[in-house]
Amino acid sequence: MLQQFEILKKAGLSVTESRKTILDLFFAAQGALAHADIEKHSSINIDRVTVYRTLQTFVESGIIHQIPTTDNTILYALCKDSCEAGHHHDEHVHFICTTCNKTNCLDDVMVPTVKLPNGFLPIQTAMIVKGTCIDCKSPHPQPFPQR
Amino acid sequence: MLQQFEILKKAGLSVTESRKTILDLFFAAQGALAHADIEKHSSINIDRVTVYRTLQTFVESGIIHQIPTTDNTILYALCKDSCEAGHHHDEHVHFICTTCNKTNCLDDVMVPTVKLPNGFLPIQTAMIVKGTCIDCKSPHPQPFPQR
DNA sequence: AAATGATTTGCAATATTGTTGCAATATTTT
DNA sequence: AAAATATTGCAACAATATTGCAAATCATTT
Ligand SMILES: [Mn+2]
Ligand SMILES: [Mn+2]
Ligand SMILES: [Zn+2]
Ligand SMILES: [Zn+2]
Repeated sequence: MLQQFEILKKAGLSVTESRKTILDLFFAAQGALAHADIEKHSSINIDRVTVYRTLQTFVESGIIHQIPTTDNTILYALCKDSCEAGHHHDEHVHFICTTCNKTNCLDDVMVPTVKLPNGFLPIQTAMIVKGTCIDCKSPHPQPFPQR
Repeated sequence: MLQQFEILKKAGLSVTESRKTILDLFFAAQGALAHADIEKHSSINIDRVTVYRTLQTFVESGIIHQIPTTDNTILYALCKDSCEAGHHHDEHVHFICTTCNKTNCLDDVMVPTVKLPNGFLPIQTAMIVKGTCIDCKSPHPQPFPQR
C-alpha cells in the first residue's frame, strides 16, 4: 500500500500537515468516517473549514469515496490505489452496522449490475446494506470511531 | 390508489391540514422530495418544524421511505400501499438523474440480493443508481420539483 | 538555503439546517 | 358539545456548512 506522501504526490496535491493527518486517520480507522468523526477526534486540531475542504479535495482526487446515508451525513472511505480523479473504481458494497454504527467497505463484494427500464442510462451504482456486522455477532472491544 | 384521507387513517394518524397538504405534494411530485423542496415550495405555508415532524411521522408510519444521498440531504418518496409501520416493502432501485436532479423510484426494479462475507447479517438493502434518466435523453419540460 | 510564487490554512462573519420546550390550536373521542 | 388527546407554530437554541480574505505553509527556482 502507498504511503500518505506518495498518495498525495500521485494525486498532484501539495503535501501538507493537515492532509497527512487526515489521511492517517483514515488509515487508522476501522471503517468509514464522517466529517464529524474527524473534526471531533481527540488528537486532532484542524479547523472545521479545512476538514471540509480536505474531504472535498480528496474526493475530487480519487483518494476517498463517498457513501450515501439517510441521516444527513456523508461517510468517506479510502479508495483503492487504482482510483483516479474523476474516475473511481469503488463499486463494492457498503455495510452499515445498526448495532455498532460502523460502516465497512466490503471490498470483495462487487455491486451487481441490474437491468433498468429502457431509456435510463446508468453511470454509477451504490449499494448499501444495513444489518449486523461480524464484530457485533461475536463482539470484542471497539476502537475509533465511537459514535 | 388510496386517498390522502384513507392513507392517514390507515396509518392511525390524525387527519390534519398540514399532513394532507404534504401528502398532496408527494402525489403531485415527479420523483422524490427533500425537506427543502417541501419547505420552499411556493404554494406551501407550513412551519419548518412541522415539515420535519411530518416527514418523520410519515416514515415511521410506512407512508414514505427514505433514499440515501451523498449531499447531506435525505430524499423521501411515497411507499406502496403495502408498506406498514416498521415494515417497509420498498426494496426497489432508486435512480438519481445527474442532469435534471430528479430522483425516481424504479418500482419494478427489485434490489438484487448479494452474498456477503460470513458473519454479516443483512436486514435492509438500498441501491442507488446515478446517471441520465429517460426524460433527459429525450427531454420535455419539467414540473416541480425544480432544483 | 534563500527568495519567489502558488497553494493552503485559519479566522471571522454569515448562512443554512436541525432540535427542543411550550402555549395555542386543531382533531378525535366521549 | 365538552373533555381528552394530539398537532402545530413560535421562539430560542444548537449544529452544520459556506465564503472572503489575510497569514502561513509548501513547491519551485535560483
Ligand atoms: Mn468503500
Ligand atoms: Mn422508492
Ligand atoms: Zn457492528
Ligand atoms: Zn433527468
